[in-house]
Amino acid sequence: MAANSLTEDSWKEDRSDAAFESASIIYNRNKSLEIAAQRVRLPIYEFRDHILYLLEQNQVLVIQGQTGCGKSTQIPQYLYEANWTRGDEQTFVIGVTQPRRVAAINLATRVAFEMKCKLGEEVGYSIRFDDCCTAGRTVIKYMTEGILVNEMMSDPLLKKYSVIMVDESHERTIHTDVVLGLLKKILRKRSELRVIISSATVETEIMRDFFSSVAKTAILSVEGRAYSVDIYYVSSPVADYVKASIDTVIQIHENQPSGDVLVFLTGQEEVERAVDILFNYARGIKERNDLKKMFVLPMYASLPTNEQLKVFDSFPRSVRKVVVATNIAEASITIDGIVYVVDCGFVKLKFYNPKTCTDSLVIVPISQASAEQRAGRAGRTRSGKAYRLYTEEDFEKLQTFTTPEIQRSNLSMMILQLKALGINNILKFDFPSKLPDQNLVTALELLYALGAIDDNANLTDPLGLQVAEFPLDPQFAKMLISSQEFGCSEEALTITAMLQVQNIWQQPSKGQRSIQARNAKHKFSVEEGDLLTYLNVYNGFIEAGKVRSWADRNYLNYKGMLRAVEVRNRLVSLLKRFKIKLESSKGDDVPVRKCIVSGFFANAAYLHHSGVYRTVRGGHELHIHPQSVLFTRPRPPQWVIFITVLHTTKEFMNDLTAVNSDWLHELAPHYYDYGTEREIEERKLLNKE
DNA sequence: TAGGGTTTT
Repeated sequence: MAANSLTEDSWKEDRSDAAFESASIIYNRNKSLEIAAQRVRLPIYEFRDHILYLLEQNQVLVIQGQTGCGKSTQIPQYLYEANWTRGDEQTFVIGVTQPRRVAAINLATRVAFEMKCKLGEEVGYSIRFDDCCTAGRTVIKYMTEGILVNEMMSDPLLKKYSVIMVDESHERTIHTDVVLGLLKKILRKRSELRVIISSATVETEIMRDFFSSVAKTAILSVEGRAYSVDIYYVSSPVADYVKASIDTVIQIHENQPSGDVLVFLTGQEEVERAVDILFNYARGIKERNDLKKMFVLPMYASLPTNEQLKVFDSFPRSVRKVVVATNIAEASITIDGIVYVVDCGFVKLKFYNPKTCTDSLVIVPISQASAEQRAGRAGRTRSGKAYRLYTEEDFEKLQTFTTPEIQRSNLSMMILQLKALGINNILKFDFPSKLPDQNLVTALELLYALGAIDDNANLTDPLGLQVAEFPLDPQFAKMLISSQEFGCSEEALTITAMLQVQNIWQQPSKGQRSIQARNAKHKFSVEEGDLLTYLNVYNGFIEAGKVRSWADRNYLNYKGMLRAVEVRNRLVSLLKRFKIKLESSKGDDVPVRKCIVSGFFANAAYLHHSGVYRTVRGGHELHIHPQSVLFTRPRPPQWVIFITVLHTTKEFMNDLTAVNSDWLHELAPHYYDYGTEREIEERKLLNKE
């Protein structure tokens, strides 16, 4: 039973528009067994009494166990059976956090099925926009990490919970670290609360050391995965890991018994390159009787949904399926029947540079923990093999764990959220990993420039308090709040909602369809930039009745568009709560662009005479991203506001708006009136002389 | 001329 990850059916379910109907769609290889018998067969079952005993004796329990051992579905039930939800005066809830929405839904569905109750009654889930719980009745609740943090706004000590289980903690998302830090604070005040930290990797000591200063902490290792995986290393380093992975797949196909292959590469381009070559190989061996057929499929996040779903198809035994994937296959999706894993040893990670306030997407060696996770993808249905395209010596040199996200991110939103919870001194707040000083400073500077915090770094009233309540980056919140002044809250809402969705444009990489997609995009484009273009896209979708056919015809991501509608509705109710008037500028783009400046004034760039843009502050060189509608404009605007910057082959800014330079001084005098940093530096030099 | 992957009362 693929307990805490996606199975074929659950993935399909998530991608369909139908409501989640029944529990029986979850794949389960022990389906024919009675539920009770199935539960007993899970590896975790042997540890049931031990877990309950340790939790009686300790306030924190760190459990390490392979993905799929049943910990996510079984432990909450053990706790329920042992009456952890029954208090003297109240009923308690057992809360389980997940990094991903689908996981929360699937786990709740499965456990409701095992407990023979309706989803949303005794067992429920809560994710943004979708709270499937019954207050007073739901005793086991699966939720995303963000939901738990937000619950602390109204219930700082989480008093309705008797046990909180932080599942998949090894992923160390920014939210995981915030949750762990907050739980540590709560543990000091609630000696009866129990916390379970569950991790698939062996970072148990880090977690124990983190909690042991405030609570009695135990570690439990749940032995073994269901099937063994043999690890193979290359004897000498490979020069080109894409080529090496292709060769390895061919080797496997020609020499190894049947079983599907999963290849890990770092990005879309690499995946497509490998798929092309393997596809040609597969075509070449079609007529050969001595070899099985081979079917090659790509898998990455921006691949259109219908093509993603193909990786879950089952093929006849005479065909070997080869999936070439990015890191999406390491944790986010589980493909059944993988027997061979090819691991290139690299991953693309985002690192925030606080000096330039930009993100870089960098290909870096994976961590040992990540290598273990990748290898584990081979042993889920029977014993498998993992081929590592690096030497054993190099494996030993790898970082033990991947750098937690909180150490490589822009922290402004997280800081604001903690401040809203009353945690004012972020420097003193205890995170499982230290925050880089410069990241903190930059985040505080931005919040100050936005007017969300004052000279003492306290939240301002009302602006800071309001900004903190938006589930958005503070710059978006600021833009929405100030939209009232410009009489364009309707437009600000639409733009914000559209920018929360990734991959709105469908861009096939080649063929006739790629030209059609480009033309479709061009129809919406306006010279004022991407944000105003999104406005056209959204309005078109609404006018067309929010139908899939319209989205498909215009090469737009239908699910993404629906999500934008959902986000927008949610934001509308927030604006109403703050009594911000819903108003449209009725086609006048100037107030809309000014409104964008009021939130994103810090992200301004001008066209330098060298032909390359430079940031107003810092004089940092930036290029227009090829995905921006302004990329192909014959006359690029003199001044732009960008929403994102990403350093890949160059430093690219994307999601642009053409603005007037006067607006910067008009709307952000505190930020620009003293001149740019370069000007300040120049003045300093002059003064010295 | 280019896109690791998540998520938010």
